[in-house]
Amino acid sequence: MEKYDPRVVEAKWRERWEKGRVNEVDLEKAQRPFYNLMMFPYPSAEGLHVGNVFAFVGSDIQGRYRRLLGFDVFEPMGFDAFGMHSENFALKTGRHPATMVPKNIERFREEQLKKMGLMLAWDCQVDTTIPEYYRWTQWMFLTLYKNGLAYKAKGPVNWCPGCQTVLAKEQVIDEKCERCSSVVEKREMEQWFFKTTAYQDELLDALETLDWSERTKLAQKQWIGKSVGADVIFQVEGGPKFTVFTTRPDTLFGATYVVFSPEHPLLDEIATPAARPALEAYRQTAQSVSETDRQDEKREKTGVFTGAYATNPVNGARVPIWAADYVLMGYGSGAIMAVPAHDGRDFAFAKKYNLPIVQVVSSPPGTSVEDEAWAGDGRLMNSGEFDGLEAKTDGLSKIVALLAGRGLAEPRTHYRLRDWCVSRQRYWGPPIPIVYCDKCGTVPVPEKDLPVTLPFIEDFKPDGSGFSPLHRQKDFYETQCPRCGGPAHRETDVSDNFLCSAWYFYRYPSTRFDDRPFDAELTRKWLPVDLYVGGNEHAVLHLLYSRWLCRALYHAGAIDFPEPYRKFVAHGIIVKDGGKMSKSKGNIINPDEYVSEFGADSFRLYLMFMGAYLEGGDFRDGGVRAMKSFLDRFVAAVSPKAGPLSPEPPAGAETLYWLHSTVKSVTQDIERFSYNTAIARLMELVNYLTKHKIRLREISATAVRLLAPFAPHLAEELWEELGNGETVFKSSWPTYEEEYIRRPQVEYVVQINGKLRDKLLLAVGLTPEEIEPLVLQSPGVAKWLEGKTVVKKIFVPDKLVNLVVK
RNA sequence: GCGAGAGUGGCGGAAUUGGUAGACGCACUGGCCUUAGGAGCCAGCGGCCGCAAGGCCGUAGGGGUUCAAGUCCCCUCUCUCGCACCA
Repeated sequence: MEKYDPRVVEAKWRERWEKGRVNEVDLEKAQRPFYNLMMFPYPSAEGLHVGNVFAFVGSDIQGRYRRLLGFDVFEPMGFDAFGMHSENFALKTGRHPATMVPKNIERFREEQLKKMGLMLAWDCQVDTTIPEYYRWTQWMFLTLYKNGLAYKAKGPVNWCPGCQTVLAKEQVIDEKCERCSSVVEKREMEQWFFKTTAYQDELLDALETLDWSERTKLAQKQWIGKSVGADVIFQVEGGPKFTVFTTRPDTLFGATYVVFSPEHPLLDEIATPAARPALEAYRQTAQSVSETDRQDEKREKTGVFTGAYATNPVNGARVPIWAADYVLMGYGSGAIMAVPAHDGRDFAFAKKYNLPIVQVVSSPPGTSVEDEAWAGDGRLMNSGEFDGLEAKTDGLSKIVALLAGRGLAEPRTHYRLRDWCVSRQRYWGPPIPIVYCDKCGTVPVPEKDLPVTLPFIEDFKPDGSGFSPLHRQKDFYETQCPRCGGPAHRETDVSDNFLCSAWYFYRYPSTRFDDRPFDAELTRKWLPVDLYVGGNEHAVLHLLYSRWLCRALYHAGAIDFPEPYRKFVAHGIIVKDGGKMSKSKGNIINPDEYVSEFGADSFRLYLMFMGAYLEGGDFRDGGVRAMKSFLDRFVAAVSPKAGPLSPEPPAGAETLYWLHSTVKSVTQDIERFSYNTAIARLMELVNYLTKHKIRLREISATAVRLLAPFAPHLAEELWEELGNGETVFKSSWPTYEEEYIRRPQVEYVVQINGKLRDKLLLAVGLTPEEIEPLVLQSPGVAKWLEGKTVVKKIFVPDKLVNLVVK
């Protein structure tokens, strides 16, 4: 069989697309805008990762499909090139990011991305490291500052000793740095923060309205971590009052002790002299433990009695006050009421230190709160006047109301979300546009003076001083106050790379404007993004930051929509031979090798065929070759060069059925990102055409357009061979007619007692009365009926007959 | 621990509302073609029994609902992901 040469075909169409500007869209004139966004990569020196290609191709298929449907599709690409991923790599390899990054970008674009057959509008490329871009990143910072959403404050922050910078909470994974995996330390430092908590409720509530992958929404919901409950005031016997936060005020009668975090400031005041030495010792160990061994989840609970007692406000009970490190200072009030009968942690602690357990919510029969805490629903008991009430509803609100009336409780909501720490003590990022003046204090750099240019410095290595390397640059550090003209110095921290990526999609349609971050009219026309495809690892990083920034810009009146993405789809992860790819295993897939041997079309096709796009897949060598051979068979079946095509429209019912049902399936499969099954349907069509030697022009024209989103180069070549216009992507998506998909005859499944016994080819639309004699006569059925009586008959129209016999 | 998702041939993976389990592909086996092939074509390919026709079993394990269960319900096990002494 003759084979096509992907090198020739793909080079030809790459050139034509570029020359004919086929991938560009007229941003002003577009009538049916569709903004198809994919998460931009950071241009690593290793080159494009197969995971990137997988993500981009799946997104590109949507873009090309929408284009064939008649949309004006804008599919831009850019490079997220500031930040520690680039900088750390440069440090490791002894290069300078300022020279390394442009080379990497060039290679990504020219050698890799352009060869993948992506429908990218390169006119609108974004590079976050050029002054024309980061000038507006700094503008974002200033806009947030002016709206009271950026502030500098001293507090405990996460310090990565490997990267020598602070990190945001979101960038600490299991106590480790997201980038270098060093164990992160807590440090008291003064840092810049963005007030993400200002919109925590909006960000949470709006999740309900978003057309996003559920798991992504869930991750954000958990991260925001809203807990509704109440603050309850306890009184230390002969001492001060203090507050505990609880989500279960209904269990207040079961609070048999209270626990303070070891860091709680009140401990010094209330601890009895006798208990002090033990308390001090415990605080010392607690501090060291929390630094080193916090990941150990099964760590046994520890604590120490303070010698003091408090009064339970609801019943006046005398309860001991303990200090224990299972209570965190950073959440709620740093103190809790312990209800061992109804909280697992309190239960474990009470058992260990022999503290009383009082059940106040009924548990299911056969369970005992002496064995295990019961956190489920039930009715109140041992709770005085509240006995019998449904605990979590009526009981809860009535107990809170009682205490609130005495000024001892108030409804309260806590969140796990923290403000976004955005300062980085590093070099490779956009300088924070702030100046400190002895006279004027903190002064934002005026907009007209932007950008604050990142100076080229030879030695950009962090020095462990806790300051950015920019701090060592006198000509950068020393400046004049923009307000009074007096001597001043610049902020030397740069901002978190996630600020660069929080707004890049506003920039794409407006890259040609030098005087504004994004053009109001184009933004109105193209945003929010219609479809965003990316990895779920950014559920609480990029996706949360960019949602937050969008809200900030919305409230500042800069844009007129509160959410940046109409639809977000999280693609799956590719593994190799059932396991993760890693350098140590030496099983990293190099996309270039496959593309140069089999062509981008085959590579795209295999990546999409491997598994469900939303779930990822398992990459096996050999798969790409199989796709090439499928494309060869495709060419043989539909190309006029492979043999004459009949110009007649397809007359046979069977052929029409295949044609139309394939169009229907492929269309529906693309809509639901089920690319593997769409490709399978195309294979079936080719198998059918080949087997029956059916060669019709109309079928070829349809099949080529169905293939186009997946294998664009070859589709163009075949479209041209079929004598059509300049590009298949200016044609249209094939349509189907249901009437051809309905077949005149269907294969009935005949079951006896639910077991398959025969299959009968029958005309569609028969009634049960018409079918019954046919079924009873069929030899496959008759033998099962001998000596039996039919007691029940099930008819599923055009599908199945089930006879229940005895 | 809490939450979410998943478990189907030798392998990757398919199966609208419960209605033919294993589509499509890989690997493998046999045959054809070829000087040769990491090429192409034809056929087979869940397990067990059988020459065959056919039969029995089979979607992690156990129970249930139903004429009918991969699909719905309950229990158990395993894996992946997210959060994690968050009160």
